[in-house]
Amino acid sequence: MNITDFLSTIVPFTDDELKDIVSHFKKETVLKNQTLVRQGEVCKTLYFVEKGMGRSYYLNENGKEITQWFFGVGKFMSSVDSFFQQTPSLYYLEVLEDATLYCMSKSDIDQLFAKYHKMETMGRLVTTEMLTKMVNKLNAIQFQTARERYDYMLAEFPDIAYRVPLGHIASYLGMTQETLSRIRKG
Amino acid sequence: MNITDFLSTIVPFTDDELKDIVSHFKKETVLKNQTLVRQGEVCKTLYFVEKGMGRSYYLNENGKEITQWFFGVGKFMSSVDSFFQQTPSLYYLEVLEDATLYCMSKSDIDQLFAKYHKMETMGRLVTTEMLTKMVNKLNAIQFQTARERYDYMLAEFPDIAYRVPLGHIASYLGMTQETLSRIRKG
DNA sequence: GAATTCCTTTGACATAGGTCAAATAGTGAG
DNA sequence: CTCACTATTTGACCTATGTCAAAGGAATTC
Repeated sequence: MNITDFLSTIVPFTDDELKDIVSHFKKETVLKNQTLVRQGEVCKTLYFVEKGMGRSYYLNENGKEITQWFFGVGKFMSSVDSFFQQTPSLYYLEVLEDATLYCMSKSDIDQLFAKYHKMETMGRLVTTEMLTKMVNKLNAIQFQTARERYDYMLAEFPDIAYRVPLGHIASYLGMTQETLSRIRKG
Repeated sequence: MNITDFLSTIVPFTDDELKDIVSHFKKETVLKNQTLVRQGEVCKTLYFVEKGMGRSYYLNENGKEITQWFFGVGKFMSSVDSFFQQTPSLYYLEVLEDATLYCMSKSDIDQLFAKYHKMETMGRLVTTEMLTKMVNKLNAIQFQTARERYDYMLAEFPDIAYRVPLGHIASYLGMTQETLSRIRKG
């Protein structure tokens, strides 16, 4: 999924606007298992995933990694509130497969927000979509059995569910690896 | 919490802008237990809570009410995705105490989004804040014991926790009324 | 202010999913 | 190809929280 195409699907930018906006993204190739942001650091970059995939996670009180979200192709990836509020990130951000990312700094995006009303609209729409997805996850987690939660995972991340370690998915869904393993069996 | 003051705290509107924006809100008084939106209806109005409080909830497969969110003084209240996408609401919206609300229609808010770049910025910031709060709830629900979840509730809605029926809070926190009752004891 | 309805507490018991430990299967480096 | 390491599966057992049922308390209505 190309960044230019993606932007066009959200808001009807003109060609000139698109060219300007896209020129502020820097293309980067990142290898598997690379960490983009650490817990406690301020997240300086917004990433758009053209190829590959990533996840955000944090360490709980026992030092266990808890996956917070998966970011697939055609999505923005970031430690959202750290990036937008420039506060220390609660999450690690890592790449799970060799990836091609388009990167933009906070100051560049702020400039674009200020310059283009439509850019601000896009920001709002993307945030609203994320909010909706978060509500979906919440409802799945809050009231469904372990099996139903796994079904939610398959529906929300069909492309990702079979490409990442079991334990990442289990912690994302709020269950143990053992439970998820048993579910996949039956 | 006055709507004019609230808007000023988020984005530095000029006095003229503020006057224009606020003029599109219609003040309404709503009595306790009144339903503002039903599941399946399209939510036509965004509400700002000046006084009182409300909640959103849905009916699960057994017909039980599940509280999805509480809206206190100084917050926007709506069935967010129904309102912004004009799709059937997944939630009921009801007022839990006699309330004073400022109401705005979708078309009015869209006009203001189009007219004022700053209004769009406000939309994005409010949505981001809601997203952050949703993530907090998710983390509480996903990995904490029933007791810890109740502590989260007290922290997030200190003003609300003692003013609504136990069952509303229990379903919000993803536990039974009986469990919450036992927690409040010990 | 009695009646009705709704809300909260309490008790006994059931169970989904967690914990701990060990066995097995995959995977990447040399 | 083999070793070393990591990820997954399996089993036995445990516990937090759910379910069901009934009894108290509060609050609203007439």
